Amino acid sequence: MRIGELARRAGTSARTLRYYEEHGLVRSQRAANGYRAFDEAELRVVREIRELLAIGFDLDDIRPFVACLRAGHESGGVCPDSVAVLRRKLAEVDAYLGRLGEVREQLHAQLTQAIARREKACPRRSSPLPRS
Amino acid sequence: MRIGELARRAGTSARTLRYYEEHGLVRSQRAANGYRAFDEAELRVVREIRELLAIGFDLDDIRPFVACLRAGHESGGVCPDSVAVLRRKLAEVDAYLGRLGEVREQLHAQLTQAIARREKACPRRSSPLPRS
DNA sequence: GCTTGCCCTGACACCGGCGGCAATGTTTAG
DNA sequence: CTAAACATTGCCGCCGGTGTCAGGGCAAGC
Repeated sequence: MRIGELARRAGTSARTLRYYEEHGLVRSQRAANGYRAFDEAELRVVREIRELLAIGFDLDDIRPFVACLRAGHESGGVCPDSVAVLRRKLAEVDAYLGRLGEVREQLHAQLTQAIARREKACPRRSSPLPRS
Repeated sequence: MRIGELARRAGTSARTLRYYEEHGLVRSQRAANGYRAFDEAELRVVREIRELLAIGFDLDDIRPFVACLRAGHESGGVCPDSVAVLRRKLAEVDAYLGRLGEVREQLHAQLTQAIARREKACPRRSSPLPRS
């Protein structure tokens, strides 16, 4: 399989695949003319990469998952290194959720306050409060 | 007040203040020698900028708040434009919280699954499940 | 032979909020 | 007088995953 086909099948671009290869995530043979020749299995790999990227992983985080697939596992997440990354990411996400929740509170408070002051300054019949 | 003092008092750097000025957020007079001369009131402005940045606003979002302060309001958030930004940001944060929650679920599911498979493959006495 | 469609490498652009350096002028304290 | 501390403008670097262009080579149908 050449790069264009893999790109189409994986729903991404040739540029992107070259980038992954450059960073050691995807592998290929070279044909006599210099064209990359990808193994069928790389499709699975690329899909794993794309899924994890979409979740917010960076390429370094993804390496263990690719290695896990290459080791023959059906899922990229079952190997110890992958599990470690999953744990770390979960912790990161939880921390971020916490901070974001605080930010939400601040925003909500500011908004409520601002609207209250507006009401005091020039009162109307009904005041559209932000939901929640 | 010169730039160094303002930077110290606002807890940031001269570089940063020049950047804000360059982008129209902070104002200054110029002394005969070319040095910037900041009004006392700019301290309040810079602090507002810093607070909002810390919350996750970008400089464009912050503009209305600065304008509001310059208009003489005690809080930067009470003017209509600021309120609009607050609403939009709240919506953005809520949306992000939603997505992040989904991501958290995915991570948690993957982790649980991976650990379950590990248990099946090489059972031990106790299995440390990730919290929550 | 010509066109079309692939493929190759290399390299710049992006985004945003600065950090940091260079080269130079100003003020101030000792 | 001099050194230190401050100020100025201007420009490059960063981060990461791509888009995109430049300037080529290869394959295949007409």
